[in-house]
Amino acid sequence: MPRVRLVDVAQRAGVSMKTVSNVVHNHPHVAPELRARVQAVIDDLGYRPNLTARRLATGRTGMIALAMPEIDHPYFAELSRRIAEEATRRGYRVLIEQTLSQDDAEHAVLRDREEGLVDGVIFQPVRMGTLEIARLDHDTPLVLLGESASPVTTDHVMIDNVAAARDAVRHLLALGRTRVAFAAVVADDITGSTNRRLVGYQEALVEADAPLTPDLVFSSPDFSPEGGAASVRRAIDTGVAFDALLCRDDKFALGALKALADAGLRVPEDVAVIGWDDTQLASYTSPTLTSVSPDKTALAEVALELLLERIGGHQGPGRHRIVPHTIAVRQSAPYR
Amino acid sequence: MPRVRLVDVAQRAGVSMKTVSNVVHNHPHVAPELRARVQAVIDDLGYRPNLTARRLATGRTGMIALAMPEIDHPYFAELSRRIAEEATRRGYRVLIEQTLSQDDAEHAVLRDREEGLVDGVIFQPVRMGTLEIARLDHDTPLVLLGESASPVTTDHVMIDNVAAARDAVRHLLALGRTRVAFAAVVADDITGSTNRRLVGYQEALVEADAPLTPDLVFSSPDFSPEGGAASVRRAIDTGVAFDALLCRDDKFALGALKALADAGLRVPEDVAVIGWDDTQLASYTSPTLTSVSPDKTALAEVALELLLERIGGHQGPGRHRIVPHTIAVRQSAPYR
DNA sequence: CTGAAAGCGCTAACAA
DNA sequence: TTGTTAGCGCTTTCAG
Repeated sequence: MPRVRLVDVAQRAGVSMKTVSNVVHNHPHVAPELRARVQAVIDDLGYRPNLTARRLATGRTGMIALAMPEIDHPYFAELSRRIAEEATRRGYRVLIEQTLSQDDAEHAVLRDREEGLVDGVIFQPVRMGTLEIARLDHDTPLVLLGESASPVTTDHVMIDNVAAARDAVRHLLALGRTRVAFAAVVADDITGSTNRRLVGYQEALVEADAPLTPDLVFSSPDFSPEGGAASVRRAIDTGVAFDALLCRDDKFALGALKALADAGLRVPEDVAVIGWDDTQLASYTSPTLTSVSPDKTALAEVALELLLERIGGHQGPGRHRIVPHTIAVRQSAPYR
Repeated sequence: MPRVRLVDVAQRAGVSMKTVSNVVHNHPHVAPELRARVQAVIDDLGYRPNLTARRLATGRTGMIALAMPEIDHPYFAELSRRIAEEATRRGYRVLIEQTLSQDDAEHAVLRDREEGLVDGVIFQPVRMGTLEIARLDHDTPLVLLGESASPVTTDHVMIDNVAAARDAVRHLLALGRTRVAFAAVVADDITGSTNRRLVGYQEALVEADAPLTPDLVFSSPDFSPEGGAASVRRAIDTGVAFDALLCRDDKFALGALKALADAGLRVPEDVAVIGWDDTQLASYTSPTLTSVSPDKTALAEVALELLLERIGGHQGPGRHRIVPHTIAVRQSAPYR
């Protein structure tokens, strides 16, 4: 806590609080020489405005909450970094909330803003449905991230998962592959993203007249690399033939690479593999991993832009923004 | 911003603000029936205390700042997660500050607390020396993380890097390896941790009478996996003989695994490899990576404990806490 | 262009 | 056990 207050500076400088405030805020209408004197006192005393008091007076906190399922998940960590950078650039601080995909934590996120803690919230929901969010979200600046179905009343930014999956499968087919598998669907996956990706996967196969059979869609008990590996191993063991593999995310792809290597299958010669999220992991594997790459920087920029517009008073129905994606081509599924 | 205030509730319930406050805070001395009535009004009106106002009144913010070089670096991300969890458990929120190892950002970190933004700071410095920090740190709750040399006036928590490196090398020697290399020293590394690890590495070699020659210590231009890979590749190309490799961190180890594989060397048969930090990466590689494992949970717990003691008024000289480390043994350097 | 004073919403010391 | 009231430090009309 700072010892020295605005009033102390005013007293010492022999001026009013307002004048000091004007100097602090670089307001124009202060005589240059007065300004210099006040500034000198500020420096001398080491005065720092108390932000909490300022907030109470202004009603603006200058903070946004960033609510992510897990901050150490590579994708969320990378996205969080971009958001933190963008927020800093725009003069906001970031309060981090880790929901761990828990219901109560997700509800708490939306409560924060009602408590005047933050000016707005960027939220990647997992458990809460869009209806539920819409019901709780009254007039609060809130931007949703991720693949949940489209809430009408809330701003939302994401990539086109269907198109991205389609692009990935097309890339595999262009490599001359014919039997493209998908790893994997997860039992209690309530995020919706897997489904969207599966739709794109199917569309691309249908459009190319490629085989689309249930045994090509693997399933995993959880989202771990081990789960992904197990799903691939099972497919191999049961004699499912496939020469290409689209993974739901990079973690599954890691597991898949391992399972394929263990089975003596070469990547990409025997099986071409594409991951999803284009996390740092993708550059670290061997072979390096081709991955669907959401434009994380754009995601961050657009999310902040929408949020700041809301904070600035923008009213209106929820806006949907689709940001670009690319296929980051690496060794596991090279150009042909 | 909440529309409904404490005074509104009081008015509506026909009681004083103090009574409402008592109910909100679960203070004991309120007639049960009165409490119920007030609670009903609170629920009815949807009253949420304004935290900013509370802060101004109490002087406590209930927030701590966590200042990390990069929030998407696997080690920092995993450590941040633990700290965030521990903070939540203790009723604190976490304000994230990403310094990107920049001077000005690191200075800003220490300024925050002077502005009454947070009650304390947990800080992993990179650029700022301990002297500089000590000079700026007056009576502020501050806990340092990481390997910087020991500041006398500031609390500090870390693992024993020298001992950990020694343990890792001993593990390699116990495997029957004789020529243990180190990857890698980085040109402008100002963190000090590499040096500590190098000291332990040397100590263990000396104590075992194993060869300790300059060509066994590789060097890399930067901290990337590519840098690590390049350093290993160069060693192989120049005919340096080694059958074990201690890496400065998991990222270097990833690069090393790749370089070794490219050179046709098998891990661990030809070269046993140990990483550092025991990040998620270590479980995802193939072969899986043995890694020096700082007890991140302990790091987080101790850091918060020290910080909260300071926040609670603890005075006194800087305390140093060493938390445990282990060697997380996996395939790249198994048990013998 | 500068000063005085009324809040922002809550807490806590002091009364009752 | 409950009510009154004076701040917390800053911003911001509104006078001067």
